[in-house]
Amino acid sequence: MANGDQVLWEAVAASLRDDISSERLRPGEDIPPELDLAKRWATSRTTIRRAIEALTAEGLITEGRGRRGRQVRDSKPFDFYAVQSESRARMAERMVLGTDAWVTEAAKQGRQASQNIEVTISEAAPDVARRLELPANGRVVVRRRVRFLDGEPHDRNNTYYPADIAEGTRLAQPEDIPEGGIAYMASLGYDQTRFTDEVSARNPAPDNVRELRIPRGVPVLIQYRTGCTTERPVKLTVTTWPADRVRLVWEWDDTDADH
Amino acid sequence: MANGDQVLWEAVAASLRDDISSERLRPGEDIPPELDLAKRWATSRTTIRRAIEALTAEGLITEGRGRRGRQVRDSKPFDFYAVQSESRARMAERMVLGTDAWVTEAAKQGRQASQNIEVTISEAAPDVARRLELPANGRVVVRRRVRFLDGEPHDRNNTYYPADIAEGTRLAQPEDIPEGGIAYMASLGYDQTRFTDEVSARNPAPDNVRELRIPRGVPVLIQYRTGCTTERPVKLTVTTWPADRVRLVWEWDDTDADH
DNA sequence: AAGTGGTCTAGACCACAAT
DNA sequence: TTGTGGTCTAGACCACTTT
Repeated sequence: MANGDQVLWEAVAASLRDDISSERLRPGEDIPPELDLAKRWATSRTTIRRAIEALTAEGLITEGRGRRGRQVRDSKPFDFYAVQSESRARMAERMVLGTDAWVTEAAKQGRQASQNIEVTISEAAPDVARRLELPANGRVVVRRRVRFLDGEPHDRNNTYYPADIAEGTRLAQPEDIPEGGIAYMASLGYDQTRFTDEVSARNPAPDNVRELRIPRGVPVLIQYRTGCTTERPVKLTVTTWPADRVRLVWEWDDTDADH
Repeated sequence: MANGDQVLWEAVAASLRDDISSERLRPGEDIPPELDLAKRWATSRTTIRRAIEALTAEGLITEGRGRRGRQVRDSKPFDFYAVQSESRARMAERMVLGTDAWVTEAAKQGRQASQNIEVTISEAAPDVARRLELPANGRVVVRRRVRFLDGEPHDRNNTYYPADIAEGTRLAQPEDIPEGGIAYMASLGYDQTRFTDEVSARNPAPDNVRELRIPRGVPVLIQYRTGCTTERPVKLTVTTWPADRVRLVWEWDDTDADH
């Protein structure tokens, strides 16, 4: 298994990785203590830790504090499908139900959802200004939410509206918009018909780690969704999900239209 | 900036992170040598390295070998848009041009593309079998590609076809399919009209690191695209991109149809 | 040749969680 | 109380890249 030109910590990591993938170490089972591994490999604890940190970064094993130690991470299948394709049928459904879009989707998957909303007015950061086609230092209404599933933090969801559109409307109030932002904006005369999703990933900054309780080695998925009328972009939603608790899903039919 | 309860390496990391975000250290600029930082913080090189590794994992700074040292990573805007929505107009365009879909899209963005194709027939892994709705151990034709942009590895792209569909066709031959897989399959009588994209992210396994030359701290984006006729799933494409060289983009109009 | 980061050692002390 | 991982030290040698 170990190549000749592999450094020691890589060889240790490869060996443990092999134990895990072959299920000699099963999900939930304890990783041997660092000092045991150091003895077995006739090396220092530092080298063992280097290997273990690599496996943690790959998401294969948990962090371990106190006497509990580390375990093979239970690679539960992703537990939430964030369906991204927004259809008029879905929107209509929500308007009847009168609940927030996020809560509706969670309920459909048998999960209990909640969220904190905080509304501010501020200058648009460069990435926001560019997507909303605002001048530098243009003002935006920001709805900042941390969303929870079954009491656990799940994602951060910030929505930005150009101030000239949102100021003085319910978008600038820190209350839920039961019919959904899209329907409400349509009632204000801004009918979003064109959407762009941009998705990227990176390892999280410490702020994200704290706020969303992200384990070491778990990257975040970031989505920028821009909603446009036929005239201009009117809404930008930036969502940050820890990658261990979500899978993003888009579905579409190509039978009748170009996309 | 530094909290009282922050451990030392976190304080060092926070300080450097602040230097970078405030552009006291600009993209491309050198990070001070580890021994300089150790002296400045009156700590050991090991602690400095711990901080620097954290920033590397966040994708903020490069790895550095030899006398060159480390630099602030040039966070050039992502250099490739993976246009995900396949329109009939685009397909038609490709059939005229007679080039592979990947090569066409890259050329449009001013990049030079190439790829290696390797075709095998094998048993479907569980994740493949589930999405293609095949029985366990069902057989699939696999087209495995590593795709390159301007000579650099860009992504891995594996396409799986149920063997009963693909065996004996050009899909099982290791040649390009200039008109694109979708058009060719349509000519075989499999008209894909429904698509599902699932996107997730994780930190890469060592295989990915080697094959795609992924720098430390860069996660991978993984897309499962399932193509279905009105009857059944007929194609699964699994693409793995290092997250530092791609942004996935979906665009759609909601004027005329449900998606 | 010189200076950088990459690997590694053999210790130390502490915080935490299970027993 | 005990064993675990988390942090940290003060060195060492090597590989690599630029000068």
